[in-house]
Amino acid sequence: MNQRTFPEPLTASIAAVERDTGIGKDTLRIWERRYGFPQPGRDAYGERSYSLDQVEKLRAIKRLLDQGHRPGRIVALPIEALQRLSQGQSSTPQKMAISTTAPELRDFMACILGHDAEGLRRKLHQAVAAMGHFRFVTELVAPLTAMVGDAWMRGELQIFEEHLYTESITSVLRQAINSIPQPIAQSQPKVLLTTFPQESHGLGLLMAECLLALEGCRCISLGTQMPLRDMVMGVQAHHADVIALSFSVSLNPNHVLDGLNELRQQLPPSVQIWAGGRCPALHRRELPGVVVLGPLEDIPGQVQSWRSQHAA
Amino acid sequence: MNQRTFPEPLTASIAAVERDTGIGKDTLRIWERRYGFPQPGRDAYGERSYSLDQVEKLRAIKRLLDQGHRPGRIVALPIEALQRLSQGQSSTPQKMAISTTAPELRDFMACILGHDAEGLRRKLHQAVAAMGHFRFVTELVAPLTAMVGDAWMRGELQIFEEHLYTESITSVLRQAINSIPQPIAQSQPKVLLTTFPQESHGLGLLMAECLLALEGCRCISLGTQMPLRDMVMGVQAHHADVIALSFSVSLNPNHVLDGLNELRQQLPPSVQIWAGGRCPALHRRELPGVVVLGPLEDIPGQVQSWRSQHAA
DNA sequence: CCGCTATTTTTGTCTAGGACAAAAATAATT
DNA sequence: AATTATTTTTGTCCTAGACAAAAATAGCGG
Repeated sequence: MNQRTFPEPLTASIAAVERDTGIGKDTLRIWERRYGFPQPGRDAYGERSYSLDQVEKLRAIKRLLDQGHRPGRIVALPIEALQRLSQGQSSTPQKMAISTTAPELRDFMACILGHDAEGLRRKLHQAVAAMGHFRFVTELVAPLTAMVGDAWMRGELQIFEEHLYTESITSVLRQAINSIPQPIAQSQPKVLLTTFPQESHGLGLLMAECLLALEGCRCISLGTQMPLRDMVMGVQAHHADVIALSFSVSLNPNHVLDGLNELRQQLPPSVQIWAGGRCPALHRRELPGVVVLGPLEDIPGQVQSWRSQHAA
Repeated sequence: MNQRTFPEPLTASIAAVERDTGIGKDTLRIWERRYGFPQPGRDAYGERSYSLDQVEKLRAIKRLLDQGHRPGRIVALPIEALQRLSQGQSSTPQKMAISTTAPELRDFMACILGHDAEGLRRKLHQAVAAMGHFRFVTELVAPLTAMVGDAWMRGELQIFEEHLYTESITSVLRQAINSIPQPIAQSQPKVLLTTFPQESHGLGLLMAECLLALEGCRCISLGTQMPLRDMVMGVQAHHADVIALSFSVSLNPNHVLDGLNELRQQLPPSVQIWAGGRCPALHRRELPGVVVLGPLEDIPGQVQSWRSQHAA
């Protein structure tokens, strides 16, 4: 619409890059030393300042690492080679799903880009009525959120546009959850929902809560950013059978794995840990004692499975 | 209930401490150098290993820092002194209001402390039906939130308890807002709601949104943590008449004042800025071009006032 | 005594380069 | 082909120094 008249930072500090890419400060520095990339400029105080191009390339590298590539082989590569690599890779089962359902999603994207908040809400409410909760979450909210996330990464969406989308979906999803009849008091399993401290993305949690509630689970959502210690206390206090965690893409893989292991150690074995979300680290290795869920569609089956295991 | 039968690590690595306390690695190391605390042991590889006691004390320190204390004064203090400090602290002015209305609120606090999520929800829904939206927000949610905040500051509430409260209120408030009939399309004023980047507390925003919607304003909530630049773009994109901002207690006063001034400069004069919340900095000085609202009860009057100013 | 500006202290985050265990890849052996 | 041993790779930790931004204090005029 209009070119911005405000000065935008063309560079990012090392802390900002860590936040945006999930690559730790130490790692960024040592890549620079070992592989010659990234090669940030220096600001007036001699501190690293990364160009947006380099941040973009770092994100591409992160994606490839998650697919199993090794830093030594790809970090020094030019951006074109990286793109060729990711093209060639099998990958992205969601990508197809997005492009197939795209025609319907495009309408919603148009509302977001056109800042039509009222229209977006209205369309969402219509959709939940027309599709039913399950399909609304799995076929609309999930791919649309992925699409918005992608657009945001590419810089095609402003922060205020992304936030408006998040608020609208949150509102509609919460209403949808509230419209599900409460399960009976003793209904099982009782599920505690939350995320790790670094994870601020709450939509995944809400989607999971909706599907779990549909299956008749008793859900207790604690929101995002819960310290590990409080998760343990929360499970005890609420006598939860399961703790469900949501992980988004750009979390540091080691933090995720370490955290899950530690949580598993501190929880009684009778309490199951269900981990879901688009975080690639989840699927890279076996996690003993942790149930890793792939797409949201896995949830009903997992609930069934829990129930048959715990049939009195 | 039961002593743990699973092996628990008696110490934590520096990464785990960072995750559990929110205090950065660099900060942990330099506190050790400067103040002599924490003083972790070393494992077989010479790496810091923090005892659970020390982690516990670090959490207490973090709480006090968030309340405005300074590291140099408290980090080296013994744990008892820290506890005494947090006991003494309290956000004073509401204290009286709380104790007068306390009898009704006590029921709700009992639910929170008893981890009775279902009961809390039920009671809240009953209350909104019985009191009506306006009184529900002003006489129940607002003082209860202040009370919970106080208890949390004193360390009487765990994080997971505070989060559960926030989630429950959020859910009920959102439902209440959704139950308010949509104003007609051209209804004025159109209000954009959000908070400054450092502010992660979203309940104030929801309370304000509820009262504004009651007055027939068109509300567009962008959620928390909006960069100033995006606020300006958001106002332009949505043709908002007013931007409403919520400020909680422990925000940096200078950030608040500077931010408001800058926002005033960047917004067209026709767009009003309404600032509310318990932040003391708001009331300390005149803010030209900014409408400072005191308690939530001021909102209806302010809307009326806007309308009489803008009567066509 | 209060409000404002200048100076000093405090504090978090950056810098550099070194070290080393755990994981992964490669070579060697059965 | 399947183990096992050896080498390379890789992320995170270490020490110790520097410095800007923030906060506290001092100085000054009303």
